[in-house]
Amino acid sequence: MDRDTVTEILDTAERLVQVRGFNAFSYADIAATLGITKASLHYHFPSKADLGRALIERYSGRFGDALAEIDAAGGDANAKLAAYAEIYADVLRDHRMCLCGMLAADYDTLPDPMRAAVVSFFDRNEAWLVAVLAQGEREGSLRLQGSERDAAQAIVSGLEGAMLIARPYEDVSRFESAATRLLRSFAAQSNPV
Amino acid sequence: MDRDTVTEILDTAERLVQVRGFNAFSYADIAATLGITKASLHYHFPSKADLGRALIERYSGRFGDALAEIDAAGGDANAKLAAYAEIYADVLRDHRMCLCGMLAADYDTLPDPMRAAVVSFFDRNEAWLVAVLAQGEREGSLRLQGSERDAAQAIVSGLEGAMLIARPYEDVSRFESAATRLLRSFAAQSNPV
DNA sequence: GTCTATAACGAGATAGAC
DNA sequence: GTCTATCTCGTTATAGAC
Repeated sequence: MDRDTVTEILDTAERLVQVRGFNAFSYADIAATLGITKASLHYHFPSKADLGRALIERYSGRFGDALAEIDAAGGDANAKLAAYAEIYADVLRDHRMCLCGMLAADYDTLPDPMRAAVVSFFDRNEAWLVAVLAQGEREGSLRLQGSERDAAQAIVSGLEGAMLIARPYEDVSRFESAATRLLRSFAAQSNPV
Repeated sequence: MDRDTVTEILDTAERLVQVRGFNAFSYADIAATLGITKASLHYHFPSKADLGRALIERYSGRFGDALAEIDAAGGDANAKLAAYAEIYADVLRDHRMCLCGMLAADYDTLPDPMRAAVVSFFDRNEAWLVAVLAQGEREGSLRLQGSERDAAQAIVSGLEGAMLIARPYEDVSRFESAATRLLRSFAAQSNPV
């Protein structure tokens, strides 16, 4: 069964944004990749802002699904954090930046609906991490110094930054090393970093 | 005494890249800001790639100067790392992303000379941090678990990521909190984070 | 739902006068 | 060193046939 056109458009546009940024791809790029016309794209997504918003919502939804799967697997907090970092690593292995990390760089040029969706993505990640960090403190597998919220923000920032810098070097191990170090700094044993 | 035109062009373009990204500003934007024509800009910087390269080289040079000043002040490694993070914080307070952090996001779309200059910026930062971390281990003010090189990369990544995420929230304290936590994870006392 | 055709605009860049 | 004028191309977006 064929993937439908909307899915193909979103898949193509998603990759373009993650690799090039929102202001460095065009409807012509998508049309050429899929072998359809720009006019057809505008039928499905009237404006580029519409397309951008759909991209973030789909990405954010899939990210939420991945977090739910981690919870369902039922490991301890350290295992959950490692699985969380692995989501990022998989994106990077495909030579992509996190969609919303890339859009954070483009933030000043984004239409308002896209801005709100980007911030919402980070808020959802932070909320999930706060819960995992709280679990870790309860079970004794993590030991935090500041608030769970501050620690959660540091994790998101650290992983996004590690992706951002690893990409020019085309070196996934650069990301993995920074991610491991970051998460280890929250583990109950094996400090200092 | 007037600043010369080249300086005004670079100052204006630098801000535009740091706020909007390399693909989201134009010669027309600079011309409008300075009250000159696009043709005049092309006299000083024939192509946008020329302008971009000049921006990185000036930025990288000034960054190097700031690092030399930190060394000249002669504090311990913790003080140097705090001063290093403060450079980033000052950029963020002006509502800007690090120039090269922004260009790292744009990396796939950059002309080759700009790519090389961006990587060189990160290499220089990493080299300076490696020296500071080595100093910290010698004087006992820092205690690292992995290599100095890995730790240096984690610091660059962490600070760039914290800037990237803090900007959509327009919240410098978000950066400061992540930066403090990051640097504390290297200090000899006061683990865990 | 996809097409052809085109509008309307902005981009980077150049020629040549002053 | 700055200007006017222009070129060429790519961009988002729309109208209307099929």
